[in-house]
Amino acid sequence: MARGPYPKLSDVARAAGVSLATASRALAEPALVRLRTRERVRAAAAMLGYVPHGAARALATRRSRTVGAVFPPVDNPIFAAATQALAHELAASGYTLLLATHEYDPASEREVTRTLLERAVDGLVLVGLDHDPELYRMISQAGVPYELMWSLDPAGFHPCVGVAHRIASVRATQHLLALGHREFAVLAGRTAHNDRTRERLAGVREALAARGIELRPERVVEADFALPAARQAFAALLSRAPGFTALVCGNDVLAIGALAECAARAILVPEAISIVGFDDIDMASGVTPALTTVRVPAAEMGRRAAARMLARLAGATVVPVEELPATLVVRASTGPAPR
Amino acid sequence: MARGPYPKLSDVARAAGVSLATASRALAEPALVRLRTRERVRAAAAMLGYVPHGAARALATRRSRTVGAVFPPVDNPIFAAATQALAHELAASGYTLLLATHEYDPASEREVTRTLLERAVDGLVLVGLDHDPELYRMISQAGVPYELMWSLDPAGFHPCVGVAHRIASVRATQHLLALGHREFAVLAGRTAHNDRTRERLAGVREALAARGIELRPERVVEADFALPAARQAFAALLSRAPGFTALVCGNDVLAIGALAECAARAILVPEAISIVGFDDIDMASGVTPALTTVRVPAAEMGRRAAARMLARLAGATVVPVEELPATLVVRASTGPAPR
DNA sequence: AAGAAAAATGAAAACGCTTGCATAAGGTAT
DNA sequence: ATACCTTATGCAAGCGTTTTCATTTTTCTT
Repeated sequence: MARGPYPKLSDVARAAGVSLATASRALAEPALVRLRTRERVRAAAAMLGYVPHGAARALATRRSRTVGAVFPPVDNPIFAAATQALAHELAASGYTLLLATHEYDPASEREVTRTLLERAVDGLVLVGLDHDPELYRMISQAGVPYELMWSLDPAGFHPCVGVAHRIASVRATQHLLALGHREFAVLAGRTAHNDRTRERLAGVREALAARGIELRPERVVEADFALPAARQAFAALLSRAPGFTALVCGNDVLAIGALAECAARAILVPEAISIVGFDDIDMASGVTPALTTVRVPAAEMGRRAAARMLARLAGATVVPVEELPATLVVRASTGPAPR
Repeated sequence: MARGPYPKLSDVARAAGVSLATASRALAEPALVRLRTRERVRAAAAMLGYVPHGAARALATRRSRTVGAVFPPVDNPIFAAATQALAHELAASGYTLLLATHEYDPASEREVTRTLLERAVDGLVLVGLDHDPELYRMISQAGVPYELMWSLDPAGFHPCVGVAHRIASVRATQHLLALGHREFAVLAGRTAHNDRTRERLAGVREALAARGIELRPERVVEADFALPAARQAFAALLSRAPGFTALVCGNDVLAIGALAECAARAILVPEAISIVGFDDIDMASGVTPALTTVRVPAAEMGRRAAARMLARLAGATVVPVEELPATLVVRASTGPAPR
């Protein structure tokens, strides 16, 4: 067929007997070309198996039809759900997701973000508020629109869609208080570079303080996001400062870890200890006892972030801060405090 | 600063007092330019906050430093793990992941793959063997190298890294046979367009057949990949053809769903029914009873696929078919058959 | 210190597409 | 038919890099 390995638009044009410009328009802006010509071009393109070259198009139009996302590890189910929704929603509008991940580490987050910017993404989606100032600088200098997921910017400066972690955490704690619990422990996620975990922890403190209850420092422990780490951290809590009847966890994986450790030690949940998680991942309802938790609509957040980004790329304006509900889901892992 | 909104290489060159060509080389091929000049260019680039334009580079070099991945929904933990590993590994070599997902649907898989090809990915990673012939045609016509994950091509035609699902499934079934089970049921994943689920199911049949045991059709049910669907399907199995003592599940999520349903119905596992899963997702060890399952090294597969792709992009050749071990992990959800 | 070889630089041509502007072709009203 | 609009098409100039090739500068030999 064509000399070169892959047909380009000029090959299509030649085959259809039209100019390059017309071929381009026939495919991209069909309304501008007469039906007959359009069909000829289409036929030629189909025959040659023409695939437009995105880079060339991006260069000419200055749009890559690509959105970048910078996520913490996406093997975390909540981020997986958001990623899935994001990719799916973007694809529906002809956009593709460029995915970059980092291990909660500002330096590598900066690095991968820079790479994304070099890939000429049309927009950028980030998780949370906590980012290196240098990262924000890079983004704004590149003039790329961005959206923050998960958190809500109290200043209303960053466009974002998220939930009110602190308030939700307060409510979860109040649920336990209402059940009569007075001795609390917290199995928190890592709070470094993570405003969500900090806010959740702060919420517990706030709710307890409002009732004049102190959260003893040795009753708070941070753990990595993984089952074994969670079990271990919970075990540490148990041996270091036993006697608590309520455990608030920074997320469901930590909570399920605690649950597993309880099962291993024959500690009854919720009879001896009540446990609440955060996120409401799929598994939260699958474990025994089913987990009381705060439902964070991760997939919906992904969809909304995509929709907001697409709207903005289309020139629309969106409300700067979009709050999604985070509701307490009471299941079987919480019960009245033992006396 | 610069007139135009964003500095380009020519701005950097001007600021550094060198030609465009030299500026390009100073940044991309430092060895080719004298130290002094190189530093001047670097300084100019830093000062202007220059960010190379990937599309332009891709156009000129005919490489986008981008790898596409076409995945079933990545909120499935096993795909999430693979995606994470893939993205991470690619990033380490300066490549970025373009992620596209589909809902086990050949048409949309074709569609998103085409989009990926239009984005000029340097390579493509797919899951499984079952793909529309048209899809294979598109890829080969585009001349893009690809890797298949999860499955092993028996013909050795497609480059792939995966596990032997059927054999692993045979082993899992033999484990149950060895425990004295004779009445089997299977809670399978959807087998349409999915060679993995088919192979796993075939493995059960094969192992049973070898012992002269028949798997009654009403003891086999397919379910979508989700907890509620799994519970429902298991419930159907229970009411339609009760009396089985061993349940083989197409994956861990289905198994955990069955476990949850058992808990709800006070069916003892493994005393009344033994259950085995497949995949060994994180949660498999977190549920009670901990799940006996077949460990599929999803993250490792992601890493290997990335490594293989990178190697090939660098001009190396790799073995066409790379098998990863899938080992049976015996935990607490399987036990001797009741008499 | 001269000449040759090596190293560093620059000019300009791609890369494959879009798009503003000018022109040609149809179509309508007179 | 003529003049006048539309509507379709084509020409050619970008878009921001890389890279070949020729040229200049530096370094090395003797």
